[in-house]
Amino acid sequence: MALKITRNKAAPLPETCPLSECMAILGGAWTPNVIWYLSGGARRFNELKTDIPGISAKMLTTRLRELEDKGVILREVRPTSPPSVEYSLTDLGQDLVPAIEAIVAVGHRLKKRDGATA
Amino acid sequence: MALKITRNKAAPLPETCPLSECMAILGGAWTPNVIWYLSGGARRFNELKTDIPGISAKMLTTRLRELEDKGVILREVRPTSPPSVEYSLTDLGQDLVPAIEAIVAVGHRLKKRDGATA
DNA sequence: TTATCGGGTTACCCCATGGTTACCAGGTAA
DNA sequence: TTACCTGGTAACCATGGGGTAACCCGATAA
Repeated sequence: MALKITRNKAAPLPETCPLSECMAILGGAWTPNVIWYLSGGARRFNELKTDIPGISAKMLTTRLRELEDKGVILREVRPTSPPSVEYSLTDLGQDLVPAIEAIVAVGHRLKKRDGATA
Repeated sequence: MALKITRNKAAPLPETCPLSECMAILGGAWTPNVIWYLSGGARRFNELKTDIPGISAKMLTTRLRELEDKGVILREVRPTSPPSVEYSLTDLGQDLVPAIEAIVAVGHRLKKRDGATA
């Protein structure tokens, strides 16, 4: 499963913390994956859905709406037939990419490490 | 109604993805915070607990055990009286720090952005 | 004797997360 | 006429993550 960072309930948690601030954005399940795939250029709904194996349409919709609300991605409907919808990163979204890349980089090192020690 | 290919639940999700791989480590609530505070040097249980306002003892224990199991942190009991326990990052843990720093950096930029636009 | 402190563990419970399924609308292709 | 495409939405439901509170041990302090 993908990430889950639920910080709900009874944790007023001073959101002055930049770490929590940022994790609030890429905290939902699949969120980093969505941003990651969009970092390669605009993608359509169904493209993302197949890009990210295992994600449900519902989740994808949810995450996309959420990221749009937060100003991370841009949603554009194109008057094709059938109408297609394209998602792309905003400037804010681009800002997130280095962080995701850093995570991916660690992921690679983890895999090497596992491969070596396992 | 052609056959439906329902890939059921808990999609096997190829954990070959370095992103998900890494997010699996820092995915739990508070996890990045714990690593962040340990990146400043070894800390004791109660120190971490007050470092991270809002975390419960249970969660802190859970996360610390989890991170220990994953080889991210080291737990050392010192024979003081009462015995004290020190947690520190392993090499693997150190590897995660740049990723956290990248996230923190974005967090800072988010705050600036909000301050400017709000 | 009782309280306190460090460092937890355990039991109990809630509700948010996310999966599944069904369904929709408009347009077009067979 | 029916089927099917894209891009969803709505209803339902199970899981488990995480909160709260109570308790534990051994040692020292009042």
